Amino acid sequence: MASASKTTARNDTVKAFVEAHGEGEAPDFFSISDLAAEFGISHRAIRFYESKGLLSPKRLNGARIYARRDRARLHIIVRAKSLGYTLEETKDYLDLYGQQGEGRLKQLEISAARSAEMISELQAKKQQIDEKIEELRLIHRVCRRKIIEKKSR
Amino acid sequence: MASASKTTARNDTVKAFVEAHGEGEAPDFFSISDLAAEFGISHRAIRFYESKGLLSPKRLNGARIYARRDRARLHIIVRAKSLGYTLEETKDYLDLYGQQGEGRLKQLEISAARSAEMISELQAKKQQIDEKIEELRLIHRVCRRKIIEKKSR
DNA sequence: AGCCAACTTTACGTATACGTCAAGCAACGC
DNA sequence: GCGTTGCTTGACGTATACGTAAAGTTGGCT
Repeated sequence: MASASKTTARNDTVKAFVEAHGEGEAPDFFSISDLAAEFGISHRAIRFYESKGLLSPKRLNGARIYARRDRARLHIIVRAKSLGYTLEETKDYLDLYGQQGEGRLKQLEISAARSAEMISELQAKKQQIDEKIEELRLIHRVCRRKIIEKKSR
Repeated sequence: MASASKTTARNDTVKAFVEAHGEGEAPDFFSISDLAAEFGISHRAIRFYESKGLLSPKRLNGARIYARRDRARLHIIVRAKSLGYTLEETKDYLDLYGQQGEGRLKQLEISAARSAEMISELQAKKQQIDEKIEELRLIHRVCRRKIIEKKSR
């Protein structure tokens, strides 16, 4: 999947734009469809992230043009989501992304703290799940016993 | 917590009603506040369950009067919720509750099947949580390493 | 009589992450 | 010049389980 998806109308304008910049095999720009396909998410989702301030791609005739940095941000969003971070948390994190020195260090510290927090949250969740499984096993056993009783009568 | 909560207005009518039926120590009827207090849930929640068809208490001057059976149903709802059942699932279950023979057997079979299902769902969830924890641990280690690097420079 | 507490109903709000139209423009091939 | 494709925005819908506010009724207490 490169910077231009299939041969299409508006995209060809984008394509021309893309090919004007760096001809190499590593594309510098991407369309919304490129990224949607690459990360297996919908166009709607990507626009939604933008509406929430997590992305802010350039425009060309109104159409969104995603630079490498935008793609990297989206990558972070997708991975963070799969780990259970909310968009709000991810936004806070991204707001520090790309900054130097202070910001970068701060970002790392936030990330370290948050990940530690989430780990213990997840462990607590596991604990609860174990308890629920135990209860459900009991229920299951009781049901099966009663079913057998009923049927034998 | 008995069939009458504190001494209150409308409730006293209820109280009279209650005391007219069975004077024993095990109350036959309950107010919405009784049940809310007993199960640690809000009045709103109880009315919500009713609006969804999980409960259908008698009325007295418009006020809800919960019989033992209603209380038992609510108890089931509360426990089912804590185990992760949806209200919809619980409703389906309750729709068979109180029936005899066929219904009762069917209810047991549904319950057995559903609990087995939920157990394996929960086990899968645990699996996923473990994976997430692993990823987060990796992130955590990387962050801490980078923080140390940054600070030492 | 008047107050207060508890009960009632209706209806809109909350949180999260989008899905699903609807309507419209831009650029291309033909 | 027309259709098709892909892009755009905006608004409303979805799922879940209630919270909250508003406005009204009932009935006991003083």
